Amino acid sequence: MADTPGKARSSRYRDIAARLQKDIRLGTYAVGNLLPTETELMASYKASRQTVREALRILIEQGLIVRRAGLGSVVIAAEPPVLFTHSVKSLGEWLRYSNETYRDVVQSGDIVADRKLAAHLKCEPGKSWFLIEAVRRSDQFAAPLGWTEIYVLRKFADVVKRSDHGRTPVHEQITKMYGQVTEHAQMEIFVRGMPAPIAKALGVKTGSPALTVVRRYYGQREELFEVTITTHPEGRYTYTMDMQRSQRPRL
Amino acid sequence: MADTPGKARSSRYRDIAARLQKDIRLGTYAVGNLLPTETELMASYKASRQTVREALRILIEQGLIVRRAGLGSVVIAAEPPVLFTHSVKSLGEWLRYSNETYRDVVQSGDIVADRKLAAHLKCEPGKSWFLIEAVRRSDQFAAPLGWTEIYVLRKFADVVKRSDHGRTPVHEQITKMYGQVTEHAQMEIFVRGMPAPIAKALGVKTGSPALTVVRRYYGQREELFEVTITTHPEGRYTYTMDMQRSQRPRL
DNA sequence: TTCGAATATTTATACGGACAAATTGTCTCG
DNA sequence: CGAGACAATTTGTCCGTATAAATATTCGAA
Repeated sequence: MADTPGKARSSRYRDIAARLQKDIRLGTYAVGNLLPTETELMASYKASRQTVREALRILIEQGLIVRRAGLGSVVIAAEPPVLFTHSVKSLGEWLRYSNETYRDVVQSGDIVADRKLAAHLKCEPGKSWFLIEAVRRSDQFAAPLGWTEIYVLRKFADVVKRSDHGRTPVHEQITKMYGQVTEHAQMEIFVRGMPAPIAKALGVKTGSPALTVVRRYYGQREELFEVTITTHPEGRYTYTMDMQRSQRPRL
Repeated sequence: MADTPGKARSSRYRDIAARLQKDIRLGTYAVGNLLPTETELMASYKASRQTVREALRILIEQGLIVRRAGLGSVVIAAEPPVLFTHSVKSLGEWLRYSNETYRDVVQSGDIVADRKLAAHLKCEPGKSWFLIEAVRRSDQFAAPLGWTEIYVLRKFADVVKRSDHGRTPVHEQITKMYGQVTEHAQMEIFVRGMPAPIAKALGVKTGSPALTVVRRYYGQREELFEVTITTHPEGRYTYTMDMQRSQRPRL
């Protein structure tokens, strides 16, 4: 009962905003058209410019209009767009690994992408990467949680030398060491039969059900700088995600 | 080159905002403490109240402060919180099913949750649900994409009678028919061996790799009103998701 | 000491005015 | 017809002032 009709304290500019919202919703001011100018609104609502502008600010926040000097207030939506958002404070949270897990590096070295790997990595065949192979383990259980292949640009190869390497997501280490920040990330989840080499490393049967998660990290100009491929045996990993109906993510 | 240093046109209030941001970041105004009052800022920056307030508005939008009448401006963060957000305009988009897929209902009827089902549905054992079982198919391929179990509250059972039933997400149909809106949704993805009954229906081997996706839809007061469990054979479904670094989701 | 009323402080809302900057349209000149 | 100068319109920025509402503080009474 704290977020439902009745909450909004009354005030002049809120009233004006509400009436404009209604007019937009009902089509009096259609999408693509202009709202009346500030001067006109001042006259029709008998309010000061400050008050009118405060009302229009609400419409901007709701994503109903955009305003530009010399042009006016353009209606861009008839209703506040409903959005479902999922937000995390760090991509580590996104992965949903608890702090009790860590990576146990098996080996690392340079590798050149063949046609198949290039497809997974969404890069051109022949491109060089630095590959880190590791087993993800938990402090709590003896059995490994999964197998991780981490591909990073060769210039970032030194991340393996960091003391916190096994406990921190590699993309965060790259940010700390080289200033490369993640602007955008992508995840793919699919199921496959467990490949033989990974099966051997994890101690499960080849061809048994495996969950594979591919994560791609992009920098400033959509530059792909890291890809991780994680493969989990049955029962060792569940991905969960929540979405909230809202226009802005909750902090 | 359109979102990097240099973009911000200079103006009085932006300058003040920038200096306050810096002071907050450097700890001059620590988290939990109060910023100077509007009157003090007017004096120290030789600006009008309007200008000072405009500057403070920027800090609010960045999530650095909250303001309350009679109290002041409380610093709540030293830096704009970095958020990674994933947003969709409708939960149908979230599912990533293209429009060329549809549900082919096999059977439907009432069911009472036993202990095991109650765990999946996160409800008390003994609760009644209306279950719709269907095969998800594509216009393009002969092979079925997966098996779907849809559990809805019994009062919503009539959704199966809708003509568009097979082509529209059930939670949207419930919204249209009963006004029940989704405020919050949850997804779980894991791998398991294909259960025998589903294997039979889909024409694949029992125990072969299967991707299972559980989606829970919650209404106004966290009331769970629909759960769907979808099971896909290997190679028939890949879940993908993008996340953007931003404080607010892109419309 | 504790509770409540009165007081002080601070932001919220609202009015007025002025000039700058951005955009569009018009007009003139070649 | 096209380019550039000019004018008109509209929002952006900034100043001043006043009153209301929300919160914190002070102080008196029980």
